[in-house]
Amino acid sequence: MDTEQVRRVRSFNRTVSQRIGVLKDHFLDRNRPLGEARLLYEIGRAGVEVRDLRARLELDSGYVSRLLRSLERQRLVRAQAAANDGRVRRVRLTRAGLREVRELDRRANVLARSVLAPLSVPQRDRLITAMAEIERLMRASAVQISVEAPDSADARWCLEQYFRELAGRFETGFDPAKSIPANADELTPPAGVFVVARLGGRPIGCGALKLKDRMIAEIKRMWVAADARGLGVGRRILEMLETRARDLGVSTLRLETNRTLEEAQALYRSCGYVEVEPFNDEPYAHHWFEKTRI
Amino acid sequence: MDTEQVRRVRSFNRTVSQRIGVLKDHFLDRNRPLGEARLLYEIGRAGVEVRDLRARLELDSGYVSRLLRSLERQRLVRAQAAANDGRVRRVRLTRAGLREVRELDRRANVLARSVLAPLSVPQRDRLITAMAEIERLMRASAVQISVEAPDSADARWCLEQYFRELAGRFETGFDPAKSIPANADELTPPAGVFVVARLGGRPIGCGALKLKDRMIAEIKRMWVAADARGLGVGRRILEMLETRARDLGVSTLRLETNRTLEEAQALYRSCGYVEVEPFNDEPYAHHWFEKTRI
DNA sequence: CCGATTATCTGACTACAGTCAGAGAATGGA
DNA sequence: TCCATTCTCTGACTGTAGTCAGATAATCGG
Repeated sequence: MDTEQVRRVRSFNRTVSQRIGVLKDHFLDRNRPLGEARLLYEIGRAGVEVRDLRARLELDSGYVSRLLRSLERQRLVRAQAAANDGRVRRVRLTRAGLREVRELDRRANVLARSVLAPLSVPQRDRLITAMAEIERLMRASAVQISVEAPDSADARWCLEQYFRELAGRFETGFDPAKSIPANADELTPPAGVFVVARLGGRPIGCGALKLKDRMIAEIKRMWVAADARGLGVGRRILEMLETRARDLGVSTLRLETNRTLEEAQALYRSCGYVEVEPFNDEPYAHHWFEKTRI
Repeated sequence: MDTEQVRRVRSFNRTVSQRIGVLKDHFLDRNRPLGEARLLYEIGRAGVEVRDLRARLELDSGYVSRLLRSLERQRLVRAQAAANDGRVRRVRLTRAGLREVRELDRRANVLARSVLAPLSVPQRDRLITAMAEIERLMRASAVQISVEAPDSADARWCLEQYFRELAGRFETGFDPAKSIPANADELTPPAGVFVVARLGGRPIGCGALKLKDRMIAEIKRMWVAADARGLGVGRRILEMLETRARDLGVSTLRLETNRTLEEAQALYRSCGYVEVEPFNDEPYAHHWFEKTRI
């Protein structure tokens, strides 16, 4: 990674946080502590339970309690016990609180507009395009991939989504019972590996390795959530699995796939997998791939 | 300005400040107050006078004093009276202070690297390109243009740069005495208008309007600093002058320019100015432009 | 029904980031 | 020379953003 790129990222961080910071000080909060404003925003028009508030903002319970007391004194929120559980308290915005949130919203808009206003129309278009690109790539960069037990809650959730996706996309539907199995044991070390990709703690993809013998392993369960595609997550999962395979001394990777999964095939090809004769009788497969000397 | 663009800017601000913020907390300061770290950074290897430090960071003198005392106690900086003025104190980093600054630097690099690391090579390139674009456009958006007296310090500095530039670019050099004059009176309301463009307080461009009669005015002294070109500053100065002219009831704008100032001519043409027969005998001019119905 | 757990609240505390009012020493200009 | 100004420092203060240790009440599980 070249130092010029590192320099650019640092410069970007500096410029952007400074510029946003300056504008924020100018337009936003003013004479409301940031903590209170954040709470107001998070409460929203529907109201929330205090414990949710705490969890979402990751704040100390005592601190939240005090902030809510302050907001209550200002008549911006009202708290009452939840209907079904007497320990839980629900807070909701009063009419004045709603007004306050709208005002904060308005100011955030003014702030955003003040960035756009001095620019010409084509400059604005370019700015928006670049901002969208940065957001996408920052999301991509925030994706974390880790080895995990295939029967963990998140892993099972991913597999469920995966099967659902296959059922929706295969022309014939998909029944796991008819497919070659890959159960939890087979995807757990030393028999195999299961990895989960996460974005902001939420699982968004998975993949697995199933060792066939000491030299050959199969790639299984490759899945990326629809709203996380185009971020290179699939490629990173595949690379992670290849690294693991290499560590295990495996030299050949194989996989089979259905003809409707075209983007997957494109990924495999671009990662150096070549189509080979069928090496198993998976009923849902149309294409078999192999990569040697990984 | 469409609301979708406003939404995008807000989303960008949120994503970026959150992502940078999280990383910052993770890598940087840790157990050094931000204020002290900023000071250390600003002192740099050469050392500075305390009053400069105060001015640059815009901090209260008492506050800076206390921060410096704290840094001295930690043996990171040393202060001593300036050689020429006994009131002024100079601070410089000790060896340990220098080490600390280098450590902060290293961590900022790690932070930047952690953004790049998970990305593929083409993704990195796209990120860097988009970051450069955002920085440029944010700089463009931070440019402020204001009407000002043509004999203010900044205005005179701009004019000096302007003349220097002309002298360097014209094939014949440039002697203001031989050119048609536009002195301070003529560029001050009600006879004319002078505007200065600034970026972060620093003047980076200027332009003027000189009224000829009630219907006609001339554009003069259009200049943009070399390091601020390509940000659309020239266009904004021109638009500002046109707005002023309109307010004064002027309907025709004229200007003359030298053949070597090609980018200026392109600007004038793209803003609706058309080339006309010479309307004066400016010795340095090769092209005369006019815009009617402004 | 009892003991553990959960959700909230209160009180006491800390660190950070400043602001404000003056004091004291050095300097510069009339 | 003297008076105003500049520069730095100290003391006293504020507001924000938390943290931590319990106390209390409601609920859950056996």
